[in-house]
Amino acid sequence: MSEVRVRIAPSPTGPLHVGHARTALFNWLFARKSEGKFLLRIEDTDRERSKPEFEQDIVSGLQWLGLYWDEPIVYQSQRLNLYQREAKRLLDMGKAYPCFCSPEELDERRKAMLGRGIAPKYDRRCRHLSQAQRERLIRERPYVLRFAMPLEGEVIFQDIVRGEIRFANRELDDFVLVKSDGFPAYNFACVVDDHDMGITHVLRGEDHISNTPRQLHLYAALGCQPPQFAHLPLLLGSDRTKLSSRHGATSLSEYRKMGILPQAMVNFLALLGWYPKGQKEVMGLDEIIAQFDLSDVRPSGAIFDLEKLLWMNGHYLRQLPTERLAQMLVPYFARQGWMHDPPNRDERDYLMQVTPLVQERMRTLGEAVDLADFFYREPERYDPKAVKWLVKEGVADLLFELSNRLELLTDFGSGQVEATVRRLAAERDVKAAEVIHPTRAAVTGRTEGPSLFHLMAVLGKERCVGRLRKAVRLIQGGALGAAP
RNA sequence: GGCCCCGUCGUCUAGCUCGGCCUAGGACACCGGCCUUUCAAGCCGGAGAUCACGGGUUCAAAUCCCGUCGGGGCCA
Repeated sequence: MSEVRVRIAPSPTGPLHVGHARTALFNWLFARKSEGKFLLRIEDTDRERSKPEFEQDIVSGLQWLGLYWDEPIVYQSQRLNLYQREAKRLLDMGKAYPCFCSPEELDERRKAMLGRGIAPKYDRRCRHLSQAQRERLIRERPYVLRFAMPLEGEVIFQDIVRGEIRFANRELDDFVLVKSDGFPAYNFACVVDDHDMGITHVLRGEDHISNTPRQLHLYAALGCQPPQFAHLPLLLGSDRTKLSSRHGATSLSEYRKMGILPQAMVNFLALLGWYPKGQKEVMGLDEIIAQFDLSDVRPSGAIFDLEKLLWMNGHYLRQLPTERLAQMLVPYFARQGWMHDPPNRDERDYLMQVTPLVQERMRTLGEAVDLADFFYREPERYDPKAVKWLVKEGVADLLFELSNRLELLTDFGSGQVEATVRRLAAERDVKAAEVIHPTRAAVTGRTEGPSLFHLMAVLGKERCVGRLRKAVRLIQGGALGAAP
């Protein structure tokens, strides 16, 4: 048994789609598991739509996920000679033929067939041209090269995830091998390359099933051994149709930008169509490799459930050492103008105090911006729920007194702050919560968030006292509205 | 329209190959409790799938066979 070689072959006509990322992951896992090679081929034969920035997005996306390829990237645009040579071979063997029908003619005939209720397929008229006719037309008209599909029989193959799949040859038409501009069409380039690259297993999306019989015929015509196929279930949107931009973010880089961790993305993606033997779902790449088995992949489509991704991301976020998390937060906070990137010493120290207080609550790095907002900006307004606490009877007086006592503190640690708050509550004979809630409202503008005493200790005496007094002024000035 | 694929809780899925251990297991989401100054997190508990439907085969079917329906993909 020769070495396993797999590949992914994205076209740089758009950013890396999460579906492709999932396909890449399964290919990579399969390669690692079988100690084979994982290769990357860029299918950039569409000159109009291929863009260097998309190629960059694909490359950096794979790197971000940790899915490194084992040999230099193969570019289709640099192998035109190879396709030409193989096309000529097929032509010489009579397994391909030039077709002179123009797109307009084809379109007209297609419509006519549709009108008569027939499946629109190429009518093969150029297949029956004589050698003399061909030689004449070749000089006069542009042409494409078509595959001379066998008219009878069927193609059968064993799909690793689906079992036997068969197609009747009569359903297949004489598809285009080489376009009129001399560039190879998808199926042709794909087969030539896969063979040339020594690909042993093709793991790709289910949407390629119908390409497989055509490709199988090509392998046969070219006289080479086809690889084994495994068609992975499609990634679906919430309406069970193929995941597309209608469903929200589809490109990997969008998830990266919102602050999804690569380990969470990889773990989540691995669970779409595959499941570990045990019941442990949270696992790192190494563990996934150890457990991965292609024959365990399920054939049915899987909905991309953002909620579960967010949960998993939150899980990984909470496991990060404070230092690492803080580092990752820098670009997000810097964008808000809260610090420099890289931060100076003070900004760094402060960030290290803020980070653990938001870590428990965030599901993405991006969410930290909202969660940490009051650490960096004085609240400009208060949540409606916070206002309710502030406008309660006697709260202004309570908060003013608290501000005075806090001001006298020399040590503004969370323990001192807590003692001060609780003592005031006890003296006034109210429950601690009656002081705590309005204080939180005044200091953060919200009703929920990290432990109040810790958060105040991080903010420091000056800011806390200032915010308390500002709230007192607003309450007394009636700016917050009357008590309900 | 033709061909192909798929069909277990709302979602991801275990179980299906080798029928009985399945009164169908886990995870996310949901609901409740504990903890607690709040929200999260964490822990505990709950609800949620007559295994798409209908027929067979069998002592016994989610699991095997046939059919139907539904959804999706590809080709344009």
